[in-house]
Amino acid sequence: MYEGAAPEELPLFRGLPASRRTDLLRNAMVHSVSPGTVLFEQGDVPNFQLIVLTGSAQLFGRSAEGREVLIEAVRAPDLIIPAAVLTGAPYLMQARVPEPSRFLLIHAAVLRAAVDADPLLAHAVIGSLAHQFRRMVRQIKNLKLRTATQRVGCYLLALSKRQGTPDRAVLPFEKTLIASELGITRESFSRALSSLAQSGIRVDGQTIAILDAPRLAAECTPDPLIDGADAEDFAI
Amino acid sequence: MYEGAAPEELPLFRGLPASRRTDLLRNAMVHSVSPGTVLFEQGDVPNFQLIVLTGSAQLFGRSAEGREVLIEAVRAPDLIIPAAVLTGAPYLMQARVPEPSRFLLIHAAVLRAAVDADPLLAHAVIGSLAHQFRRMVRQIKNLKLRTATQRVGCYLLALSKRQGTPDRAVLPFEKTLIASELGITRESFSRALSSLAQSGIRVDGQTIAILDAPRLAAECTPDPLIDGADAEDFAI
DNA sequence: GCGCAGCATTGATCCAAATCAATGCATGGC
DNA sequence: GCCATGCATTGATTTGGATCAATGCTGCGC
Repeated sequence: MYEGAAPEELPLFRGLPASRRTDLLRNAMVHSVSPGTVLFEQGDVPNFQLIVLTGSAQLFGRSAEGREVLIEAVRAPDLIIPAAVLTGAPYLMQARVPEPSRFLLIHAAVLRAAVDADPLLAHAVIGSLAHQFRRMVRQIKNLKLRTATQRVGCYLLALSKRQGTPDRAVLPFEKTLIASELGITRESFSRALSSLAQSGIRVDGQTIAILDAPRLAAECTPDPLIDGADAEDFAI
Repeated sequence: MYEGAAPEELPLFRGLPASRRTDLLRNAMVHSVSPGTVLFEQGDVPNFQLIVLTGSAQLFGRSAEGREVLIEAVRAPDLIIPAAVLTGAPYLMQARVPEPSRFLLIHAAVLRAAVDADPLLAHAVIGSLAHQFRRMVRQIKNLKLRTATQRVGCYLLALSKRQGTPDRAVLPFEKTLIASELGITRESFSRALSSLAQSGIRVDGQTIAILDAPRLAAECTPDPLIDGADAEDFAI
């Protein structure tokens, strides 16, 4: 598990010759950011590759009509949308900061040059991109193949597994946000939680007790090819 | 526009030293495949990187209950899910071939080694991965932010633009498949097309006439950050 | 303490889309 | 020619989830 907040210790830089690492860091900055900050807007052309050192960022998609949904959360120590930065294409999402966080900023051009010059760095970037691609595919399968209640149930099961507590799950942010991540309204999320009480869960604020995981699983048919978090054996 | 079917001319190999290219191709194979063939199942561990030389492949997601939806189509000259091949993680989708097609097969291990050794190849792979990631993000925004009818209308507009015929769009495959790509049933797709007649479209088999593009656009509010196909200025 | 703001729940209603069911319309095999 | 098969359309009905509206709860500022 990654715990460090020092830029030098980023998995991205693992195995890099020290000279290249200092090279990259010489032109980089660390930004400490308070909750509520918008890192960039959708449509912006990336100037920097942002990398989460501590805390997290949330990526939102907005429609022309102004509706806004959470697409995903990026946690330390990952890159924030390298797909946009490396191609120079405009961001498809807005990034906001939900908690006090620190980011490493590397000039986009500098990173591109370094990736082109250094196979190890390229390898790490490929790992991050691939991982993020797979998360999007999982989310699409989740949206297209399951009902709202199934999504909620599987979300809880995945959460409890990720948190190492088989008998409960602690919601990582407001229910309204989780609802939009799951592609439903907050009201429907609330009702889904109520109806899953029949399947052995109990809601207490942000904590959901899972009294009978097998029964819950029977109701929502979790699937490792949708809910699984890839084993992170590929260097990021 | 890419037209070639010869492996040596793949954009993936552009700029590569001839020695490296022949190196990769020495261990590669070309498969000619007939419609209906399943290239791999979801859950399989990738052995080869498949690359579309001519024709296309369709990627399907399946639920535990057996429901199946089209996630996306991959057309020449792109890589088929490099995210799985390069990480060695199991495929999240099944790949099927809808038309006579030819594929280049490169051993996964060989490709990984080559990518680690060759910055230009790595650059091309990064471009493909980034592009595919962005397509998935667009699809998620499409699913979460729009109604079924809006998705259908924007799909038609994007199609007509891509085909260079502002006054019509020709559906690239069966309506049932397109419906599942758009996350709706075939019945709903049919009804959406009917109701869009009010917005100036006419359906004739696989061809949809667009009599009044501005009016159609007004109904579905297309958005380049959802419907746009990235400019392909980044080498694939 | 009080009152306010923001999030969450609950209820009532509406609506979009799914489902169920029947029919139409091609295409291909024999 | 005819019938089977698969895709598409259309209609009737149901339903999952959205929307609208009211209320509750909690923490916070003053």
